[in-house]
Amino acid sequence: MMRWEPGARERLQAAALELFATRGFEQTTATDVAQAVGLTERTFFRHFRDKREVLFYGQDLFVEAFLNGVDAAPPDASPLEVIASAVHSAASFFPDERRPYSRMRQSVIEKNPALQEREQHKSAGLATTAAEALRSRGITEPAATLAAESGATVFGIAFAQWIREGEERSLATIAADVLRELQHLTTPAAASNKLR
Amino acid sequence: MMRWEPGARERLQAAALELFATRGFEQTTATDVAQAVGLTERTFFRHFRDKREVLFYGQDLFVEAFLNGVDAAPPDASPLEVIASAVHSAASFFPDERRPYSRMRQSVIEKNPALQEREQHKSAGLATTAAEALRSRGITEPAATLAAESGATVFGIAFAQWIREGEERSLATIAADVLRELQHLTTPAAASNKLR
DNA sequence: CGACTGATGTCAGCCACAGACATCAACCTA
DNA sequence: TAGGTTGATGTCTGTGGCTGACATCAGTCG
Repeated sequence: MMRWEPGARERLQAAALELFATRGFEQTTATDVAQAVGLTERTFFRHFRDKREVLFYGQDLFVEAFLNGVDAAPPDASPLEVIASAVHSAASFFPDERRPYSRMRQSVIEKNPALQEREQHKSAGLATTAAEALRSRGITEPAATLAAESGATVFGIAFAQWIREGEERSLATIAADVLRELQHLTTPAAASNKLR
Repeated sequence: MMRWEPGARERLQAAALELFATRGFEQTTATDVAQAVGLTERTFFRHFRDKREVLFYGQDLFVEAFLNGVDAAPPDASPLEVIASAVHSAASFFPDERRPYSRMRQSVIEKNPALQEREQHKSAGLATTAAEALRSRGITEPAATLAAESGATVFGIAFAQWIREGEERSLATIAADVLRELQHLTTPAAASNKLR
């Protein structure tokens, strides 16, 4: 007989999402979450650096997928082609089954500025490490940071669309469309009918 | 004879920057900052939503400058031209005299993740309002968000370079260079010597 | 002259979070 | 198999961020 149930971290994450969704983030104390799964506040903070982190723990896998996409690009690929590969790889980390969960999670985050800060911080961290990966491929600054940041932006826009009620396309499909828009952004004259 | 000295907010901001720079952000309590200028902790929190905000209060003017740049662009400008105008306008908000102050402030922020989160949140907020301004100019999604986010990124990269030790060029000059790099990003084939 | 306003102080309290130490089942080792 | 070790947890206690309620008092205005 074990002294404690296994999977404490996962149980805490599930309980936290549910409580945050019903009562709201600020109206839920860390003690509430811990007690909901038969643990104490102290144990909660042993698993998560702070109260917000319970919603973000585990993103390393997503970042890893993004970086794998960077490495998967052919060695002579342009910066934009590399981030295309990275965005595509990252997108496959969110299969359609995850959509309902992602929607719920995002609706919690949207309602709280403190959680938005954490999310933006994670996104910025992704861009930073992606820029480093691009640099190690020989891409120089500021192109590396520019490309990495654009990749994070493209993914963010695509993800927001993927989450939208009624959207049925896969994340990878949407992301590819957004990427195309980015390419058009800097070359609008060729697609436009007016000349300057 | 007045009961209290005027300019409480500004005095708090100055004292906070100094204390954060010497002792560190976490090692400085809100009470420390308040007492340094002869006020109480309660008064500190009446002027600033939270302890971090003392370093960010007043950015509205910067955001305003950015948006003025958006409005200043000719009505038939492309999204990229609009953000070029915005970035240029925002850059003029940081004349060279402000460089030492900005360096000090940024070195404090760099050393603390919580402060970085707040900074990224502000940057994201800027991109969001800029995207709205672009939309009201008739630019559709996702181009509006893409362009706004790119503008924020360009400014961020330029600002980081402007702050660097030894850098002498003006922020506007650097920003213009970074913007050029962004344009090259999505059209590398034309500038490169290899064809694909 | 008295009501009013606005920035501040005082007091009390909640909660996020952390250090120090105890507990106890599972495991390991002689 | 006795006894030490490990690792996740609980208990206790304290600090600091932040807030609501109320008091104070200089200057202002009617």
